Amino acid sequence: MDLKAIILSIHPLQEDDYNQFAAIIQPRIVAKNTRLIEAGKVDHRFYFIQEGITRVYYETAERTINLVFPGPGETILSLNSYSLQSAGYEYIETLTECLLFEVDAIALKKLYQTNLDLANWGRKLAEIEFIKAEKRLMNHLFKSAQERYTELLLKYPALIQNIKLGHIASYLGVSQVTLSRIRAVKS
Amino acid sequence: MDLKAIILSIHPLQEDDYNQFAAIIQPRIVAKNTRLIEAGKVDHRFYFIQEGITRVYYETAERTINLVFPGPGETILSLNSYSLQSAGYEYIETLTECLLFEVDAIALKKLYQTNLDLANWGRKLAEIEFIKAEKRLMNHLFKSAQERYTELLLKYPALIQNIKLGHIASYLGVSQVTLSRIRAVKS
DNA sequence: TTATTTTTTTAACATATGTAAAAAATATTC
DNA sequence: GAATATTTTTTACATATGTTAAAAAAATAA
Repeated sequence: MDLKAIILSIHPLQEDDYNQFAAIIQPRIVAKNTRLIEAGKVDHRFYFIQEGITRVYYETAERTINLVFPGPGETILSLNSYSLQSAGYEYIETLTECLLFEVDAIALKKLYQTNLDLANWGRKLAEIEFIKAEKRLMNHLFKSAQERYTELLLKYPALIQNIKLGHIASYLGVSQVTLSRIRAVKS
Repeated sequence: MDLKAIILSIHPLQEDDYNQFAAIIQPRIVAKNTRLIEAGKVDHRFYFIQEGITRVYYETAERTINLVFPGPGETILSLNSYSLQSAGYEYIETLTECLLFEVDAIALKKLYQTNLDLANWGRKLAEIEFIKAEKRLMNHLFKSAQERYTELLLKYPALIQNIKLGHIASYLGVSQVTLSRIRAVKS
């Protein structure tokens, strides 16, 4: 999935509009375990993932919680930074080496002010991300850790090879001990 | 908080743009316990609340979960309906008599296609709602039922007078028995 | 006021999950 | 390949929360 396909999958754009957009985007190769977004800081960039797996997580004094593991074709952005230019809540880091497209959010916002199609693209992006957030919330509310584990394996069979079980336990919202118990039953 | 204040609080608009928007909005008085949005259905309306309290909830075979209790100044919309024109997940109903402003989402989408300021308003709306959804999720992930109960009382002291404890327990994600135990300790 | 219904609290018990610590398995380094 | 470090599983125990049912309290109706 190349840059154009990712962008147009969110909302169709005219050739000219796409080119304006592409002009403020840079490809980047990022090593494993690199932090892309830092909680408590304002960041003027966001990313599209071409290749690789990342994790979005929150951190408190007591514990850290993995929220989601975005992969190819998905968008990485801290909405607080992006929309409000205020400090974000989440950390985002790579779990594998990643090929990313880095978007200059400030330049994009300028485009929103003059370009109708891009303004609607931006609207669509926020709506899609909202729907994803809603789905995540519903997953948490309705599904047991067991179900969510099974679904995770189905969606990212590679994930379990690459990352520590503690990460997955944190995503499921249970202790690692409980995750081990879940896995013991399954086999 | 009148209609104009609510709309402009999301994103500033020129007088002319605001008037175009206001033309597709109708005030409505809605009785207590009226269902506004139905899960599984596509709805082409959404609402701003001038007065009153509502609840947004999900329902499964096993149980129902209250997600949030929007009140004055807040927006009621099912993102799936609004953005994707697909069936929504949530039910929304009034808990008290409400004064609402009903927006014709189809007409609004047409405006988005031609009016740059409104397109940016729509972008801002989605971004704000996203941030709210993220906060709700974080509340669920980080805070205990106890804390969330205390905060709820602080934010909506009236709520507890008006609605059944079962609703609040469902919002907190605990059984009503547990909520009773929480309340017993507090006093 | 009394009676009836609804809502909330309490009690008793079962169970799932967390914590802490040790054992086992796996991966890494020299 | 042996030694070390890391990760995962298992065990033992404590505790919080759910379920079911009964009691108490509050609200509504007669």
